Amino acid sequence: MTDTKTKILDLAESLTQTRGFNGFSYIDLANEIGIKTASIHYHFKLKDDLAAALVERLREQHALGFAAMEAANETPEGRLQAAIDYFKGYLAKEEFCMCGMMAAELQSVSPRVASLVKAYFRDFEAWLYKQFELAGRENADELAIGFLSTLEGSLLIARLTGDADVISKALKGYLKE
Amino acid sequence: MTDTKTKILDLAESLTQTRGFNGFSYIDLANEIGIKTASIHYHFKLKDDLAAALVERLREQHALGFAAMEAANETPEGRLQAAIDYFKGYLAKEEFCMCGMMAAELQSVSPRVASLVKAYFRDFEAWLYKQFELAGRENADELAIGFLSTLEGSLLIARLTGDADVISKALKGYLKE
DNA sequence: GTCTATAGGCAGATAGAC
DNA sequence: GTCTATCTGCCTATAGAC
Repeated sequence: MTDTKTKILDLAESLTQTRGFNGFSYIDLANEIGIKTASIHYHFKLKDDLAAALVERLREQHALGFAAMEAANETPEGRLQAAIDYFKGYLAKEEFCMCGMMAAELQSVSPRVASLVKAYFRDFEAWLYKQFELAGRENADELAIGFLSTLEGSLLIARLTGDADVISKALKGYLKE
Repeated sequence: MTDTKTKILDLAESLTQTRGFNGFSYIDLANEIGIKTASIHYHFKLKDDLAAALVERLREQHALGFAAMEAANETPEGRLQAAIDYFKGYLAKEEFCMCGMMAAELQSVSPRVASLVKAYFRDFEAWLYKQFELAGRENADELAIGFLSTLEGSLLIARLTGDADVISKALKGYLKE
């Protein structure tokens, strides 16, 4: 049995990915989980606290996920492909990247949350840089920025029609030299 | 003197690009323009009507813009660079692409608006395809999808820190064969 | 930790006067 | 076209009982 706090985070994350952080309310969470809004305020006093907790949790999950990808895939190319597959998992649920969503809504989130979103992308880019460097590719920094941008952008476009090939096609050039 | 309807559209477009379509209200528009919310309802009965008008107007402006880019730039490469510069103009105002924003918030807009957003991206991709084809590049479809995805994604990432080099670096590979 | 009850404000939207 | 006035509902958030 997952506890209430986790249920709230899971549902809020999914709703942020589909509708945006401004696209759902505590009532949406409460009704779906089967509790009252006051109970959600007990766990996250302000909605901004919920936003911060969401980004911090995802950042921690990614840190673990990066390590797991390195354990499961012997080559940098295999790890990059694993990252692509991870994003295709979002598409299958018609979800965007949660931090990409918050990056889009940047001016409507608090400075504290904006700062956490920036940290998320710094981590992600650093990990990508490491993979391109391990792969012996020149201009690893440009490749990391390009890969990250294309990953986010192609998920955004792919979700319009649900076509996963958009992601594959957009990122094709990064997987073979 | 620009008329009220145009002022509403201009401001709503800018607010959508910074905060998202769910991140502002008729009060925000009314206060800034110096009218009352009832007057905005006269021009756009429902907020959804405003969303539809915003996307339709941008699509028309792009159709004109594409033609203008072809007139002003002799080579396809020059036109692609003009498209990049256009997006860097958004960055300078800390704005995201309006249709990119609505694509992110996809599940919170009406089917009618979602359909218009899809049309916007179809047009954009078709124009990019044409440029890559004119440039004699192989796999023009993959290049068009990749360029569009990277353009959107790099603007999203660049806006986090305000660094225009992110856009240049991410798209570098598309401008030289 | 969850509830009932409620405050106080803001949202989208409408009716009818000017 | 723009206004005043208003409706209804939803939103975030809090106080206090269980």
